[in-house]
Amino acid sequence: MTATKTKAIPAPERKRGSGVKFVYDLLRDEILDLVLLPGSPIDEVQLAERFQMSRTPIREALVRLAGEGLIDTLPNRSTMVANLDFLNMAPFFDALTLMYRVTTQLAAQNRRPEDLEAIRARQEEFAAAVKAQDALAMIATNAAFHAAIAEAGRNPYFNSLFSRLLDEGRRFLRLYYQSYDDRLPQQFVDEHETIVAAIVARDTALAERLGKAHAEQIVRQIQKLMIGEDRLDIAL
Amino acid sequence: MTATKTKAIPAPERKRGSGVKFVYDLLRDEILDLVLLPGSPIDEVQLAERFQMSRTPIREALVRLAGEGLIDTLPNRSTMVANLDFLNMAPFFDALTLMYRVTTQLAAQNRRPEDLEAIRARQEEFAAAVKAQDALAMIATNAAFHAAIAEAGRNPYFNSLFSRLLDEGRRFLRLYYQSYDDRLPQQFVDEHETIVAAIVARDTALAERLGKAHAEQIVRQIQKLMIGEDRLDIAL
DNA sequence: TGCGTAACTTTTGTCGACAAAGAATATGCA
DNA sequence: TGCATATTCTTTGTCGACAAAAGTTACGCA
Repeated sequence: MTATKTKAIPAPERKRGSGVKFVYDLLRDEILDLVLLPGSPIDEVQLAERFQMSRTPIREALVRLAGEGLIDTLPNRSTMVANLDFLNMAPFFDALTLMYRVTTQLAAQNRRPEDLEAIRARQEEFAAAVKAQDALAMIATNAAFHAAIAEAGRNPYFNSLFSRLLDEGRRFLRLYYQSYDDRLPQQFVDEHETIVAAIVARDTALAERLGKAHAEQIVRQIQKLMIGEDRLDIAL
Repeated sequence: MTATKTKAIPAPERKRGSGVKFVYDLLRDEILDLVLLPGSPIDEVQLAERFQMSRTPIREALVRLAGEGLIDTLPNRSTMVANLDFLNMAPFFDALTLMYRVTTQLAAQNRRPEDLEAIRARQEEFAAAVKAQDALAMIATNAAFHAAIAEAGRNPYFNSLFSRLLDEGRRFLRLYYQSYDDRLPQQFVDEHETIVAAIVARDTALAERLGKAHAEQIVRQIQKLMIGEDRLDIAL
């Protein structure tokens, strides 16, 4: 392949131990934003040159990414960005829906004042992204909004699974949204508001129901995109 | 500290790439069986000598273990076996119970003939451990039994979280059971049988209820052990 | 021309060595 | 003797180099 023109080099001198985190964060973002497409080969040497460091810290970042399932490693052979499994999405939807329900309910139960601030801030960012018709920002801020809710639920086990699912979801959505111009985004903003209200009111039952409904809404939307229901609809 | 007398060296010659897996598996088992106690320091150099390899593969194994939360790493400082958090067990119990319910239900829904074989084999191993009064074997085979059920549910997202929870549970139980001589083990064997029956019958609702009851049973048991309800009970 | 084999290339896995970052220890001064 | 500072020691983080695997190309023979 020809030389890939990626971002510039970070810094000629960096602190001891910052290299791994830097590479890990950046690579993770590039994978989730589909800058690195699923199936793309990942070359350690190339990354080492790009970041001006040896292969050792690069390797550690890759091991961590592999641990989260974001990259796949063929022993003694190439390593590449993990593929999205379109064939069985049902388990993904099941898990996503359940985590939406659980985290929203727990947030209504365990929230503290500072959580509400964080949640509201994320919601405003999401609303701003909708207003600006910025599909990428919508995807990212929506995930951040729900992650903030999960954080308020204070269950690290659920949170780690939910984060992983939201990441995977970011990749799916990013794959489909070129532009985002239907009426759904505003509906999401409204649904978010009702969810926040339920959390503020400590109404766990309502929060759970709203979380479920919101999840199902999103699942339906993704399924519609995958089936391609919005395609060609001309009179013959 | 004095020289730790651990297991012997594996092999003078090993295949390329087998080193990491070997160290990872063995260290993982030692952590889960509390051969390495929570808080124990982990010395890379010492491990390198013990396994007759350089620090590089040792380090990779440690990074993976850290990714699963089994060890904690202080930057530029020591790395040690992760501590068990006794202060907030509630999130752990919440997550464990939910995963018991979900995986058992999904198993009743998605099981295949080969799954039933595996589940029954694990159940027999558990029953044998109970009969032999082997507490360690009980803990391990019980976890394997439920992992097999989860496997039959075919949801990799739930499975990975559940595995992590079962691992954590292994450490908790291992910490308390010196001997296991009350009537509970036989009750667990019986409950397992009813769960298997529900899965065979594809009765998802029943499977979910039984999974929940079983989980609550286990949670109560752990809580009792932690509170120390079984202690000193003499007439004064 | 087709196919099996050998040499080459590419990429990963492992190694030994060195430097940085703290912690522990020693030193100097009041 | 008590405390601040300097020194040593231990352990981690990073590096460059080499060797093993597996793919790829080149070659020879039928």
